[in-house]
Amino acid sequence: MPPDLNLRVLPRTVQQETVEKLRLAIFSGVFEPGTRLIESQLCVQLGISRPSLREALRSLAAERLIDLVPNRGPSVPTLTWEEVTAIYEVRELLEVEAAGRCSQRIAEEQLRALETALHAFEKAASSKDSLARVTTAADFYSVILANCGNPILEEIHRGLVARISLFRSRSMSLEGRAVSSLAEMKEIYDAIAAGDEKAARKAAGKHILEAMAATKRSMDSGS
Amino acid sequence: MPPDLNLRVLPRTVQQETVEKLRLAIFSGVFEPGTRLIESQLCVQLGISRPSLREALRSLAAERLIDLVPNRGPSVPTLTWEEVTAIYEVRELLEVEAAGRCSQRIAEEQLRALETALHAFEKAASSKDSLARVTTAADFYSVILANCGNPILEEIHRGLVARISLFRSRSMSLEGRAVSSLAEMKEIYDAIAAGDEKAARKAAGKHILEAMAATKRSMDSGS
DNA sequence: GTCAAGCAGATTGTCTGTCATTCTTTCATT
DNA sequence: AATGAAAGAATGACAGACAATCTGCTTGAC
Repeated sequence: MPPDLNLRVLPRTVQQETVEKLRLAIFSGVFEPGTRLIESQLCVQLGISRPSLREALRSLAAERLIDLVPNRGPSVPTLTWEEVTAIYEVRELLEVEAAGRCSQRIAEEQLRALETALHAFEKAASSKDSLARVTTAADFYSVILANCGNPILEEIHRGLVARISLFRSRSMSLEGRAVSSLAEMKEIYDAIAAGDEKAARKAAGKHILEAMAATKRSMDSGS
Repeated sequence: MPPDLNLRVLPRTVQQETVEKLRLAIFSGVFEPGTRLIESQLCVQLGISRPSLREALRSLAAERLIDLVPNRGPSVPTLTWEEVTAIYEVRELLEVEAAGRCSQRIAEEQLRALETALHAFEKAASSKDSLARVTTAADFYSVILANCGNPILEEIHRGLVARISLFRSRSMSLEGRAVSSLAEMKEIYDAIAAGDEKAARKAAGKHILEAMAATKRSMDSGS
């Protein structure tokens, strides 16, 4: 089979870039949860027209990254502990499954990528850069989800993680969380590298539970 | 406590109604998969302006109910068997979990609602109305998902079911599928009614696997 | 002084119209 | 028949406008 050159670089539209910019802004906490976003202001800040902005807002609303109430406009959602818990519970379901599947099917090359990601997190864990911690930890899980053999699982997981990204960055800056997180992730890596599905599932489940507990601690103290 | 009358009927906007109309149209197969949707045509058919339509399209695209390729416009996605399988696999994960949780926490009143839904499907199964079969079967699962105690699980499940709704209606019109489906659903109901979590999980898993197999049969013969 | 009514500003929902850019298809050429 | 170019169609993006709705503030009454 000849190499497929039909790669067609997707043209990046204004609305796509706007979605990504706003997504990032929400991730990194530029907007306080509960903040009302005003269309006209965002238009100016982003340098785009109102129709383009509104299209981007519909996308974000469908992803549940913003709330969109008729006649009141968009706002950054305020998650309750119940909602955060619910998200973590589904994440557990997905990540345990993904880790288990991954252990049975990951390719040698991807395993090395996982190891690289783990080392990157190791480095970030010992630093003061809490953004780097979240990023590298997310990368680690990205590799697992990308190799679980189910793109839908990956897609849904990405969406869920996005919705609680703000809380993750807070909990990851807790004293000692990065260190214990590293140990848990190493367990997951070892189990996957060994091809031990049962151990991989167990380790992934444990990791999520710990992350949930850490998030709860940060929510209790933070607000 | 006085009854909460602060229910505020959400004003229905044009774009919301458009999203629902198009969603329904895609569900019921008005557009053949692969069909390109043309903005100007849809505007006329729906009697709305292009900006409103485009906002609705962004929402649907974020829900993965349509494909939206820059400069080529929206089209109804053509799902491959691999994608359908992936969706069914995640559905299995979610439904098994939901059935298990539901068996442990469902209220008496909701259990009766589940029974009612089961009977409704029983009636539909013996009829020739394949739309009613899909609808009542969906209602049955809605009750389970609504009582699993995790709204995120419910939300994600709804999104996944929507994406394969077309295939479900095809498989449900297969000879004999409704009958065996009924037996499987009765098993699930019995397990939940008995509060038997293990049995509920097992029955839910079996039901999904059967549904997936039926869908595969209908895809093989249908295309 | 407190509370309710009403008014003005701000914001969103929606439409019309326009223009550049990018496909898509047709047609002429070789 | 394959190539290439040009015409047509469709989308991406913007500006401007207006009605409906919400919000907050002022005014007025008790």
